[in-house]
Amino acid sequence: MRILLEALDDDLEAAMSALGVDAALWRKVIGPARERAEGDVALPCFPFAKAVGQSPADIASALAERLGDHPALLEARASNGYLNLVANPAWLLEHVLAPPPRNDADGPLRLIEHTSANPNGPFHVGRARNAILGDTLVRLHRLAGHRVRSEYYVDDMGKQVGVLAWALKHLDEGRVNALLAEREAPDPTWETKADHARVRWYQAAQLLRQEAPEEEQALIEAEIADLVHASEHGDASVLASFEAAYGPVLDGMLETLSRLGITFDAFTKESTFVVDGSVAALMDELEALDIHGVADNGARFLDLGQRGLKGKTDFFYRRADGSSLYATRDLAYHRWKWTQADQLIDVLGEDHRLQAQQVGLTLAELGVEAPEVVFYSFIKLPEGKMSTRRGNVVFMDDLLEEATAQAADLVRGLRPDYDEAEVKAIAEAVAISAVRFNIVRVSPEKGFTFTWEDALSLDGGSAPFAMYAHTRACAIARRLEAAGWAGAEQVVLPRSPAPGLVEILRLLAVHHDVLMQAVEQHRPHLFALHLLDLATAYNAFYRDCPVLDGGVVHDTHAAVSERARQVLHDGLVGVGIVPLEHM
RNA sequence: GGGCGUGUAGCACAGCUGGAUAAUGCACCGGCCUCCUAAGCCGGGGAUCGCGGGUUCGAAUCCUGCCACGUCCGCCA
Repeated sequence: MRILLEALDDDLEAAMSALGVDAALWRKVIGPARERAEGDVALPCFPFAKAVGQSPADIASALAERLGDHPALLEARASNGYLNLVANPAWLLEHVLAPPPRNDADGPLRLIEHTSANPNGPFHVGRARNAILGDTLVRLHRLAGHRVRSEYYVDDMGKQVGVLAWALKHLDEGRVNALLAEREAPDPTWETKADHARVRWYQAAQLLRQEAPEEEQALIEAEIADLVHASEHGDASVLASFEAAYGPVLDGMLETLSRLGITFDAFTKESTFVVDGSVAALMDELEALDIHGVADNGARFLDLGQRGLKGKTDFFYRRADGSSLYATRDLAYHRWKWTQADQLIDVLGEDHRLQAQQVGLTLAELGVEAPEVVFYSFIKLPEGKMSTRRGNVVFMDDLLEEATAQAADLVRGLRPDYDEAEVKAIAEAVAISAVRFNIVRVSPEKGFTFTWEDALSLDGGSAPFAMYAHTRACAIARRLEAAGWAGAEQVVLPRSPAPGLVEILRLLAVHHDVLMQAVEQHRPHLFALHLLDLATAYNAFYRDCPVLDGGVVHDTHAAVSERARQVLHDGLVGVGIVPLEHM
């Protein structure tokens, strides 16, 4: 509880220095009480017992006595060698009702790159984790008042797009259907969505590359290789044909993301850095490094083993024919990103860990700071890893359809008086909120197995629980408005405040701390889980503290409810939940 | 074989920059709608924190060995 620690800082400093305890030491160990029943802030006194020459219990008692009458504290108590500080709810009430200042308009610009999926097919749930995680990070930074730019790095060259472009040029629908005859039939729901339609061309081409007669295979490979080669040398007409191939696919993918509330501020094409010559310039610089090496065939690499990389240490950045590799372009991209922003954050799948390390080390070699990277583990299916190529996938579009249908059934059962349009609107909001929340609530590095049941879960610890608490606050807000309430004239804590009131005050007091921690450590799940706690606390407040009693407005309760409503609203938006006003 | 990540109740998950009785949800058992939306609230049972050693006043947390799972180890993207 930052605000409490700040209020107590002078007194603590005086008390600790009187004991002869170094400021750095006590500041390091003081923090939120692990045992919430013991208080808001705890100071374990064990670390300095020896230096002070007293038992931890004695130190704690001495401190408790000294701090006991501070206005911000309800109680300072020594217990088991800890000094436990309980915030005074009346003091909290004063500090929690005003929103904290958010004035970072001149602060550093943070560029968050996320998603950046190859535009060759629809999102499956595994790929979407990147987008959901990245977008939540963007939203939380905005909530914290930071300047943010979200960016999608478009892989518009190289083999994958090359294969797609080749397929669209050389195959027709009949051929594609014949090739994919053994596969599951395409879902007519998505017939007109280009990401679903064109991925079949891509799949058909991949099949041909593996199973066509040898001569045909060789021909296809040669044609694709020509395309790829041309794209890697910045050939404008080939790049234009690539764009014509992947553009509609990307649009389809973005349509899916937009349904999830995910949008981008900028799209940067990989080919940009080939065309403008920065990749070539970069390769020249790399060649001048003393860890630079040349393979037998003339390809170039850096020996990153000399910079502490373990395992495979050769990092290739240039082919024998002089063309660049994906990682090389990524280096140029990152260098450019530093000209755009003051902080770089990348969201990457765990399969990119080595690559990210190589890029980081190489950037350091060039005197450029490495980006901060948030890694996430893959979402598997019970049958194994998701793969578009093998047809072992759950498409995000399908998940959203199913989630919406199930949510609609739930709403119809719970609210028989709502009309169908209302049901649909609520179901859509609940569905996308739940799908997002079920992914952001777990720490990114935790791998998990997709199950329909979990992904569609609408109970206890999921989005609707938090949405519902907000809905209750909105219902009260409507009643307050109807009663003509125009803000509290006098806010005072009742003589013996209900547990629910104290609890919501504590949560509100800690809200900003959690947000900052989530943002600074790139761990959105901390904030997501905190939001559930906040909702729980609001429910307790709702239970204990009538805001309108027989038409009479309780000023203090009304003020707290309204503040909680705002915080819940902003928090829900921050994790990508749609803050419905009624549901 | 090597690098990195993960392993916590039946299931899922938090805590991991060392601190008190390991938090929460689902599932299970019991209770609450003359009262601001019961998608809610209250109560109950359930954990050798993967296994073994070590460091420490104190270890789920740090170190070390082992085991299981994931991931990477293209001059692919």
